[in-house]
Amino acid sequence: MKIRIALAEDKPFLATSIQEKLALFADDIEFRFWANNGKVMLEKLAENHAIDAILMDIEMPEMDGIEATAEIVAQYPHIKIIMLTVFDDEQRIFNAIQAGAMGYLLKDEPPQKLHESIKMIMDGGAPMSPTIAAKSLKLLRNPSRAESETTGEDFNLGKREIEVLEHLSQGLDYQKIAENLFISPATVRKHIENIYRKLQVNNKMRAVNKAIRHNII
Amino acid sequence: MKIRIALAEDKPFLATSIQEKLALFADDIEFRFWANNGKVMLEKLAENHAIDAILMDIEMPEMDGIEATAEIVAQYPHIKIIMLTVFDDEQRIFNAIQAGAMGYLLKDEPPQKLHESIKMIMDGGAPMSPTIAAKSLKLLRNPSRAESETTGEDFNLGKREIEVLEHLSQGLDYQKIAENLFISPATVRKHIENIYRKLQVNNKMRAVNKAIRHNII
DNA sequence: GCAAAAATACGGCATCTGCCGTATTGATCT
DNA sequence: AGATCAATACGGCAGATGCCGTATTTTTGC
Repeated sequence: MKIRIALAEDKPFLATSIQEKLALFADDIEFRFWANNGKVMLEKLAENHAIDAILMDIEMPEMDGIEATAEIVAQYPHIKIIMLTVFDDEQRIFNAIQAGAMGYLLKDEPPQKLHESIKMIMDGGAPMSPTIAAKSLKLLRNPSRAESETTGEDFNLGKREIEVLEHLSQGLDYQKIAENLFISPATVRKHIENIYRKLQVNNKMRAVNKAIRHNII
Repeated sequence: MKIRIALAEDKPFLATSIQEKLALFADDIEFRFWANNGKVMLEKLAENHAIDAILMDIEMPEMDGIEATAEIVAQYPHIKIIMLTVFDDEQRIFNAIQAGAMGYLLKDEPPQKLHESIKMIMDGGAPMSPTIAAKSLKLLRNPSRAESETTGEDFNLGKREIEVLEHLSQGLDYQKIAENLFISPATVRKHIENIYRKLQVNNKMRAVNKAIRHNII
């Protein structure tokens, strides 16, 4: 039996592009219909809910993908939903998961990945782009962050500075951090000075707190 | 630069099998060493922590993969850890994630998947077998299930000690904490000494981390 | 009421941390 | 080719922290 797919996506160009990707796997996948927002999707499902999975854009007019997902899961729990998005912020991921989406892909996934993901979700799995999987683990480690509004400021911290912050957050002293990163303790201290200036704090605890609140670490 | 991998696995047969899988990708991957339990892994890391990622079995004698992961993350936050297991129960997944593992694979993954997963984790992603990804989403939806095995211990901290911890977590120095609690800085220091002894840590950051993980603050 | 526990307080010392200045190297971007 | 930035590294100094001992007062539990 082929997997019956519907698509919710407001931008016609992207909708077409996704349909073309799916058409490459016509042996497995049967594309059923397309809706240009969540409301239309619900209307179409009311006529015909013989659908196995929905690819759902998050950003849509009228009714966005998260609201639509919550409603579809409530009305048609047998339908699996894969969110598609260009954004991967934690708040959105968390909301989508809460709403009941079982997969979360970035829009630029190659056709092969899309195909794998659809088979995976029908098999009870949870397809996620790697960066999204990492963020959902982060949420699972610290559920309190799911509530807080994340500002997303990045403070222009360098790659090395972020590594130092991660080590700081584990309570390591400068000597240990230096050993782990294979640099001199003097350099660690300099990195930390720079971090303090950029984050506008003056000790380790505050630097780590601020970094956590702003999703830097 | 090749990715330097270490392996913790108690069954010699499986350890050999995994090394053979890794050897297929010698262009990317440099296998460094193997430890037959978590304790040995920590000893080997103490000698040589120039390792990028560790493949960690969960079930091992002496020290299991979850304890070892928690300790490695505390001491060497730069090392990425992928858990390997035959079991996929939610409690184990949750504990591994809490401990700081960034990937979670079933042991029968084909060589190609293992290779992809290692590259993925070094790229900041979170490789997970599909069924495991699905279970972690389930955990994220139902925070109630997410009962870490480490919660509940109260360490016999006094009311005042907990107040001091809360102030510590805000990055205040001893002088400010003393002013806020209307006591002498000397007393704040003594409280902190007692906190360190009870939590078995030796600095502010670790005390606060442990207090947060155990729901004390 | 009495013993135990918690909270309060001080002094000393070695080490760690925060903050300042300076400097070199390699990468990146015109 | 020159400018800019990130990462590396050193030295000095004042103040903060971690760790030890000791001691008194207050609260709590029986």
